[in-house]
Amino acid sequence: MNKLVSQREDFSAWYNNIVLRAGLADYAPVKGCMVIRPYGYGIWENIQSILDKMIKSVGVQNAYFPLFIPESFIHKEKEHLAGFSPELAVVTYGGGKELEEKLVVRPTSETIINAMFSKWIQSFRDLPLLINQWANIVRWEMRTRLFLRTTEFLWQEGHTAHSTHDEASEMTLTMLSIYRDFMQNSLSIPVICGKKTSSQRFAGALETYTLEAMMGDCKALQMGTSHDLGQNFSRAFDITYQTKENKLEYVWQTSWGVSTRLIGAVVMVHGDDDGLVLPPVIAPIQVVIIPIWRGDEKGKIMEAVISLKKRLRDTTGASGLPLRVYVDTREEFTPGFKFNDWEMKGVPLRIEIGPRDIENSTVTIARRDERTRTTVKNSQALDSVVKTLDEIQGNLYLRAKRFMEGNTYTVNDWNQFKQKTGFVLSHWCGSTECEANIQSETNMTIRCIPMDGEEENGSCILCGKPSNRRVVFAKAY
RNA sequence: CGGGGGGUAGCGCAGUUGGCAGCGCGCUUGGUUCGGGACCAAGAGGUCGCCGGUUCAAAUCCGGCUCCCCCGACCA
Repeated sequence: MNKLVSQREDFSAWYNNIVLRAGLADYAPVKGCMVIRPYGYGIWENIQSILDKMIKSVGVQNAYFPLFIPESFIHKEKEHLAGFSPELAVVTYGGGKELEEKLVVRPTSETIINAMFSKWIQSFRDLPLLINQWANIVRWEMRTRLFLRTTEFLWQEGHTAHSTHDEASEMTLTMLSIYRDFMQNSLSIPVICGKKTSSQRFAGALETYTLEAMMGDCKALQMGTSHDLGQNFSRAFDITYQTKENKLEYVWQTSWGVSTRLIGAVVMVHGDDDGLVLPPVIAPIQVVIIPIWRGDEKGKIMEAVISLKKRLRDTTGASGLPLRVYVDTREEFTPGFKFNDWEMKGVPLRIEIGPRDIENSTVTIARRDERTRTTVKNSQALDSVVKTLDEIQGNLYLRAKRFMEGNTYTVNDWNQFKQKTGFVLSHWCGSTECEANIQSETNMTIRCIPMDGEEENGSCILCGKPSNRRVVFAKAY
């Protein structure tokens, strides 16, 4: 096995290398498509199970809607159509015959879900209607990148309908904060929440909220979005309800989603030159045990290994779930090879049990995040593992936060602005024209208008017109 | 769509003035090893991306096609 290309040398080659070598994914025979391999899919399953509970905790129910959408549905909301038509895949043949109406492979499901909502919603008693689906979607992208942008990807999309705009807005923000909680606590990735500018809003939304994170190369990645759709879709799909006063009103709606892109983010935020580094909460394997023996010691050592494995599996981690433990019994590899192999795969903790450990009733525990190794008494192994996993989870977050903050700059001068790499906090007058000019000159886009930013009088970094708030600029994926 | 790189064993690559298809890793079998990427021995594995041309002879020269990757414009 060769070393990885280093992050500093070529970040994008490093990223591809890790995704392939850690066994997260592989290129599929179809251009722009990928296969998510079991190890990568295991991460997604962990993401799903945590997020699914969080989504349900606010009363949202899961359902499943069709992959195919009648083409006419996409045409009903004109902003939506304009936004998505360049990237639609369209089915024109079925069963050997040309279809009477073409079917669009869903790029997102607003239209087909709302067609159903209009059927299901009649009275204020039917509201709020809170639906989520886990699905695959297809967007015909010009350029693709494993996990970050592929033609087909997996995601979760929530769609809700409410009787008032206030309630819908609140839902939008509730989901935003659920996402933030999940990203920070489960993925150990700090995010900046804010509104998108009008030019970057979801096609058909009144307001788009986003969560932006900084990757290891200081570029920004949009981690998820939550949209306040207002009544744009309910008018297009005629979703009305009768109020208590017997009046007919259009519903107010939201939609929100995160995708398998999050896996790419985990790679780019936590990974290093030795491979992947996974936050314990989402790691498919949290602890790998590597037995080490010479000659005839195998029996004794395996006995200790199996017993430790059992004890660990009976232990619950911070998540309240049993620890995910794997014993690497492969005999064709030396321990040294296995150390490197599991480091590539980002397993948070490695436990070595060899003759020395047996002799002293100890186990050796190595942390993936800080590359440190300690020896603890076998009797304390459980406590130590649980505690250390928890520490790793927190440490990864703090490390990422420090990195983000260290590469965030408050800039008031255009010349300085042009030289910065990272997140740049500057004033912006609010015009789409300035936004576009800044992008064409610097390649930086407005990632968001941060929500927790304070009001502050200043002048637009480009045109000098007054502004009362700083926005986040960055180069983005 | 523009620019760049590439397609030769599972992976990474070499292949000179055209002349038997190679190397490293991996894989298989047997043995010795095992606390940071072990070693020895014996093996298996190829339509050199595709089509055509030049030639006694093409991975190599010429023409055409195709697919993939990377960088930019579009986007979760």
